[in-house]
Amino acid sequence: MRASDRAYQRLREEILDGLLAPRTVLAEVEQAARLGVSRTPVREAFGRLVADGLLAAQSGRGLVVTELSAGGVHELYELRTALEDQAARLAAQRRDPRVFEDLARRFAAAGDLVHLGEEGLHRYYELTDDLDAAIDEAVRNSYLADALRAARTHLVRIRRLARHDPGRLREAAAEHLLIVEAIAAGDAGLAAHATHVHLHKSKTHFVRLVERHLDETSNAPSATVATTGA
Amino acid sequence: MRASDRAYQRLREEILDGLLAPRTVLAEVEQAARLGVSRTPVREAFGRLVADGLLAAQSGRGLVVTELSAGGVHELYELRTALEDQAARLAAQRRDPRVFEDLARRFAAAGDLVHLGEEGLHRYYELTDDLDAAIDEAVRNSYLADALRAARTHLVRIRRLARHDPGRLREAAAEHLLIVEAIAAGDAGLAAHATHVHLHKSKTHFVRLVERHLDETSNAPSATVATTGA
DNA sequence: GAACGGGTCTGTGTATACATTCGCGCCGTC
DNA sequence: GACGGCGCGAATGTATACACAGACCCGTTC
Repeated sequence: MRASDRAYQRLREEILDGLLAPRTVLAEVEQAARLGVSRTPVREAFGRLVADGLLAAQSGRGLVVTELSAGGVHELYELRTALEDQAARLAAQRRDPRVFEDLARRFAAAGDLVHLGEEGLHRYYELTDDLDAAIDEAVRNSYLADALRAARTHLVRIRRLARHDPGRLREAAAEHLLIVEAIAAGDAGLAAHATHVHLHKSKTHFVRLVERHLDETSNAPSATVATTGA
Repeated sequence: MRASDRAYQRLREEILDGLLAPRTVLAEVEQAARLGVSRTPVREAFGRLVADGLLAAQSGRGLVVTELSAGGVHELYELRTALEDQAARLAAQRRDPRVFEDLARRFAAAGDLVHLGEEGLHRYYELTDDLDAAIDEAVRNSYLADALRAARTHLVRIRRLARHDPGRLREAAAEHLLIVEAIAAGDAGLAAHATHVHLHKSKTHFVRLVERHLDETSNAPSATVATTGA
């Protein structure tokens, strides 16, 4: 694998995991040294991360890890709703029913994950990732898939703020089950509307999370440069 | 301005204008020599063009200018509909009415452009570009705007195949006028539905264009390497 | 004659050296 | 004391040199 790919993947994961916190300033030489490669692959990785919206040019020199905000979550969901509603609609028209019948069984059983704590939440995310993949596969539209991938990238960052919440997990499982059943049944309209409803509830949940998170960290900015300096 | 930015812009324009035809193979050294810069900025430009979906990695070595196909137009419009419907809906909720009232006047007068031939078509594209910009401005959602920009990039390539068509231009002007009036009036539902209808008609029109274009060029592949070699 | 293997050669990937620009701090002046 | 200009320095932007890989060609063999 190419060094630039590894640099990109590594930095991307570190941003998504929060190891590189929002507002952290990244310099080429510094990261090149840390990752054990030269500036060239790091520059390429930076370029891709900027395109992903995970890094942004700082006023003046340097790149910063982009910030999460409640307003940003609203904006992200305005995009996500448009894309996922459409994807669900198209998936219902083009799916292999067996794939979604299988997913329906797994979502129906997902209530049990409630008892596994954080591990259960993690397992649930794997399940929703499988659903996303199944929808992409059914829709067979690379333009839509690319746009969805970009939107989901940012979702991962928000999702990371969540702790296990049995009530919300049970609700989400019921919402997802309805979506999957609608797709399996080939009911495009229901699939789209059920997706819309689910995303609305999901958004409400996450906006609350982000607001709480920003409150908690407002006096202790997440950027490492700022904290280590003080 | 940076050499890599100029390389990117130049190559992008050449692809969108069809100067670099689909299936054309691009090599770093070759383009570096042609553009009068070193490989480094060319590599960066290539990376951005791949992210834009205008270049794709060829099997083996080299990058190729991506192809247009009727199926691709369908896929593109599945994405575009999702994004533009949502954008129109949100614009109707957030617009400054004066901006769209002004646009409505311009679209109402656009019928006159029919008499200007190709120049009229060009002028009409400028008008729709202004509408796109006004919608982005009203929506104020960077995620959505980025996704729309990506989709519109590909649209430009398809649009290039069009010749002046008085009938279609008059129809399009009427459809656009309805959209703009709905946004000006703050009627989000109508704005979204009018956009959907317009895009459906637009898609039908362009699919026909692309099919005809592919027919015409099927025996004379557009890639320069193929034609000069034969 | 076709298929497989080795060698060459071109093109990409990475490192590094060089150029350039812009930020930051210091000093001077008002 | 504050503001502005100047200079230094560090970080980015570009060029180039080097390493490596894989694609193509040719020869050989079956």
